[in-house]
Amino acid sequence: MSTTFTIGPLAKATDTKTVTIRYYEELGLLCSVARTAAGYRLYTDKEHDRLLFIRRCRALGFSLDDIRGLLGLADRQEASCAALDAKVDEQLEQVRIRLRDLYAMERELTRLSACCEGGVIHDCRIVESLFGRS
Amino acid sequence: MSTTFTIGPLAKATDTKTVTIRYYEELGLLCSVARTAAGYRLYTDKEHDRLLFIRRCRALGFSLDDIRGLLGLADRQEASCAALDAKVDEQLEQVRIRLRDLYAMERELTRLSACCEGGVIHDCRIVESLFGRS
DNA sequence: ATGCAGGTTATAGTAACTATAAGGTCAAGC
DNA sequence: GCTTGACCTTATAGTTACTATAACCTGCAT
Repeated sequence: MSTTFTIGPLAKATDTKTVTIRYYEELGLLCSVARTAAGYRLYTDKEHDRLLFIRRCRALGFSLDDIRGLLGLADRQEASCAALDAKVDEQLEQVRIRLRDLYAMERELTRLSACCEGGVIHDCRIVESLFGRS
Repeated sequence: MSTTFTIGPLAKATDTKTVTIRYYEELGLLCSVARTAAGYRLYTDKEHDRLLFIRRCRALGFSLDDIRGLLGLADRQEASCAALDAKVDEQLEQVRIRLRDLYAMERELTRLSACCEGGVIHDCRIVESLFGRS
């Protein structure tokens, strides 16, 4: 019933490069799996799900170190999910801080973009704005 | 008239660590400067302004490689500022893309944060949401 | 039997710093 | 005159999350 597959199909199914999968194994985020006689890694749905979890967390901006912790939490089925909840909130806060920073960048770049009226560098307001001691 | 200062005061004036200043020199973003008999670097306002330019660009999200290009442009006083303008617009576009990504993260994390109702990991909607094959 | 996609390992490179070690210099205080 | 402490020097290694490269092995189709 439980089908197995090599690293390529797993990579395709999770939108991850094969090198990255091996890298996760090296870091211990994925366990070493069974091999064929030729040494090819053989994965099952279990690893597929775990890798998907990792990729989803990455897409949410969690670091691999964060994810190691999240996996540890997720494995303890009977533990309270308060800690997990806290991690999510913490990450949310970080994302909001980065959003604010990027916003500020966007505003400033928009201002710079608007302030140039063509001409040469010597007279350019952008250069003036970035270079000047204000 | 032109006062000189060692790396420490320059660092303080530009909110940059001394190691970072030496690093920029190593990369060629800042020129090698005169030294005291003891080998201490001696900076002038010229380098101060250049470093400030670099730091401002960094704060706008430009890479050091971008900045190398920007410095090259800014040095050519009589050149058209179209290229510079284009770089700013390009960077603006990148920032907007990153903003959109972070937004998506924020929405998803907010959703996750809201969907947990306490209890244990086994029943946690967050885990379900991250782990499940949807 | 031959080609080629796909698997294996090991090593080095990327960006932009940061940390550490081991040492030389300078001004101040005793 | 000597020590203390802040500040400077270089060189090397570590960080994050991959990516690139090399050199090789395997399995299947022609």
